[in-house]
Amino acid sequence: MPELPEVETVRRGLAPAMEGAHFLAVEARRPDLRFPLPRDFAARLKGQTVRGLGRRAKYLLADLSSGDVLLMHLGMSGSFRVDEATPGKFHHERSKDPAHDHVVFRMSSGATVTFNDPRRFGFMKIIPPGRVEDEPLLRSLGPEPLGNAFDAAMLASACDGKRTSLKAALLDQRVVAGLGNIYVCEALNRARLSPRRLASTIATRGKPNERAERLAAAIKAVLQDAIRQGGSSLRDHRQTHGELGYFQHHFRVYDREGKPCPWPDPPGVVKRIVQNGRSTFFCPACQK
DNA sequence: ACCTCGACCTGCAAGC
DNA sequence: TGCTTGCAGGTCGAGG
Repeated sequence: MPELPEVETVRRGLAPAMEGAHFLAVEARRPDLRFPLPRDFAARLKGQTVRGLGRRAKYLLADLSSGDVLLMHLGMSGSFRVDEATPGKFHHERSKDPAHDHVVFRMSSGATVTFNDPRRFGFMKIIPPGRVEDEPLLRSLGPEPLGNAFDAAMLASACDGKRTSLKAALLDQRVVAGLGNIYVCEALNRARLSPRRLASTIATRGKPNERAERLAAAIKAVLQDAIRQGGSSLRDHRQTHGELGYFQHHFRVYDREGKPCPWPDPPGVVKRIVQNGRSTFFCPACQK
């Protein structure tokens, strides 16, 4: 469950279990994630206190007492589960999918935090003190779409001169950081812009036009709505305490091929096309 | 420098 | 029922 709203939901679920607590034990059951975990991964974390848990785009960053930063990414199929110890007894919940529980943190808060990732596109990495700014995975990220700095002007300047589709541009994390396939499709429908439109056409002579205004507003709105709903749960994915997200019930186009577009003006039907090897859902009738 | 595509890995649903 | 195929929320790096 891994676009910005899902990662933010995970962050909010993990924060009470991890912030202010230290690692009592760390188990790296399967080190061969997208990047292999270092052999001393557990030793470097054990005993450290989590000062804060932040998010940048789709990355989680745990600030540790040593100054290290634990960088985590959910990839395509990653999820975290928090099991709280019941006061008094040492309760241990049985995992539903132990085969893909790759990393387990036992925290001094009493919580057990388990990272599960069937496809292993996710990863964890420890960044040494003071090196976050140099981290290659973070350095080329574009603006946070919910930050104050992100607006139509910034979006337009990032797309200015781009010879690719609007869809591909919005998936490019250097343009805006945190969108994925679902929220790009949803934002474009809200803004009534075609995913096939040339990205550069949201700028006119280098300045944001009315399309850029609509798109920037749509991006913010869809992400805020999704976070409020606890993100989207496709299949049987869960949030950190086993709850489902609810935003999948609010999809306007994503995975709704053949269903009516919610915009009534020119009535339309959602179509699925493939762009850059990935599904795009949109309404050809109203998204221009 | 920009852009597209394959590769990474596993599970599930649909089709034959 | 069982096998095959296609598809999935991401992103890095090779090659054009």
